[in-house]
Amino acid sequence: MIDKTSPLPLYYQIEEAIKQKIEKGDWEPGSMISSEREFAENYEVSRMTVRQAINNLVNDGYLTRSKGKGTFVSSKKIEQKLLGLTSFTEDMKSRGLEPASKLVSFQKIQANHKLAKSLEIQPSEEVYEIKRVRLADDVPMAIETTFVPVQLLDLQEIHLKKGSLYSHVENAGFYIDYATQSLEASIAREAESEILEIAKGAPVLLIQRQTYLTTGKPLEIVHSVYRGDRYKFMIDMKR
Amino acid sequence: MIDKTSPLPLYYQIEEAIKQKIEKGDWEPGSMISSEREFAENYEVSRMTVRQAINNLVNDGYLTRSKGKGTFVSSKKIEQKLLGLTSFTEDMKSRGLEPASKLVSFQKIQANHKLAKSLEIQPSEEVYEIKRVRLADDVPMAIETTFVPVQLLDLQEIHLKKGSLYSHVENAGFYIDYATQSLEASIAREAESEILEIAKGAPVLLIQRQTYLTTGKPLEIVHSVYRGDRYKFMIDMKR
DNA sequence: TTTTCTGACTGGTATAGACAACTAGTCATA
DNA sequence: TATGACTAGTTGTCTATACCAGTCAGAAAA
Repeated sequence: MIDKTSPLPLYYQIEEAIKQKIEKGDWEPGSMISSEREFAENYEVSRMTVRQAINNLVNDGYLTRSKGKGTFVSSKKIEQKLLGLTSFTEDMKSRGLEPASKLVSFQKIQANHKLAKSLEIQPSEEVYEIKRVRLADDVPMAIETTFVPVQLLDLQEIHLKKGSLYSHVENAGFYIDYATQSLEASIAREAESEILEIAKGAPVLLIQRQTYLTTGKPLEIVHSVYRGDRYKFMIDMKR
Repeated sequence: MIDKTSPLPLYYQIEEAIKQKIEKGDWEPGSMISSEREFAENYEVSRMTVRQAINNLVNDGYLTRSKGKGTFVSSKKIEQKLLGLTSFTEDMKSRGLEPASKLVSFQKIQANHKLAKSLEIQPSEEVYEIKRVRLADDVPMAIETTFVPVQLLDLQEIHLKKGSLYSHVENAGFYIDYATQSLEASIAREAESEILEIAKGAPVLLIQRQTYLTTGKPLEIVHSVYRGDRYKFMIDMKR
């Protein structure tokens, strides 16, 4: 329970107790937890102390509050960190290079299990798979594969050859909320080395980006393979 | 000032007022703001209401508190991983790994031309060169080399073995303003492959970071070599 | 002169209570 | 059957107060 003689603050003990319940899965996502007054009574502390505990958990994304209704277990921890989201085109322009793009293939495919899970759709649902080679000053710079759920937008090939997916999406009334990106070093496989005009086994930078709409649904997954000898990924961080 | 008849909560009005002062630059990074009790008196609200305002700003990274000292305008969204500029330690912890660090060497060297230019010092000036191996769960994860101008801080070895450079710098009255970071894929050279316990020619991720102080002067250059098979660089971006 | 202590500051924790704003159900009435 | 008033419950805001725990400078003691 709770130890009033402990040097640990009461709100912290309560916070940890609740967090544990959530992480152990005792409380289902979406379910309502006890009201602040109930907690206060059970733990024999004031309501403000309970609020401090819950506040921290809300800030950490474990709980969400709803005035007049209650406090609920969040469905998943959401990240809310900020940064600029640049496209390949903008990226290259800012380096003084002339960006270009060559469409390799464009097709509807059936999502496999992993892809479906990432895009939060059913495995049976269809997704567009768009493969492109990205060029800078006519030199192949990256291979980019984009996956977008068909249900989300009825894309037509023409839209994707020219113009950005993002502006197209915004015209359709959807808005990008945030994205997560991961980078890792790897080595070029044969197919990739051919397209990128580098040696097999040469270093490449794998970048995977997942973009979310304000609706909370994933918009796209982009998997890119950049050649390591010519491409540097730059981040500027201002306060 | 503050409108007690406004439908907007008092704490929110105070929050915005403080935030504006910071964003307009009226209050310098690192400077102390009024104490909670002073705010309470000036705005004629209770201290708890002021605390609620300040709490939010602390959460958003605008302010930092220090018990017994005061509340300060922060300059370092950086350390709060707002911008993907987390320290190795935080980075690993957030992945559920146990971070450790092994000091390889610590010495004063004379800056070569390139280094001097990057750090904006004279080529004759001395810099600390700190080499470390970074471990996660006892597995070598990266080799990290840090360069700091000697003139900037009179560091002692003991300070760098434990504790972060950043907190040490801030204690000395310097504040981090922004940073630039670049990432690229490469392949392990012999010396690196040995330390990282990977094959020569295996993919590695080179990360170079340059940190600037509010004075405009560079604080440090950090050059890291991460093993590509175990390390993914993660970024979260909003908008 | 040097060391120790004290007191006045700071933020941190916690209480008890009040009222507002909102939600959802109940119940009487048109 | 609908509609609106009421009610009990929720979180949101705010107050006034109290004491704790660091920090730091200056007074007092060595």
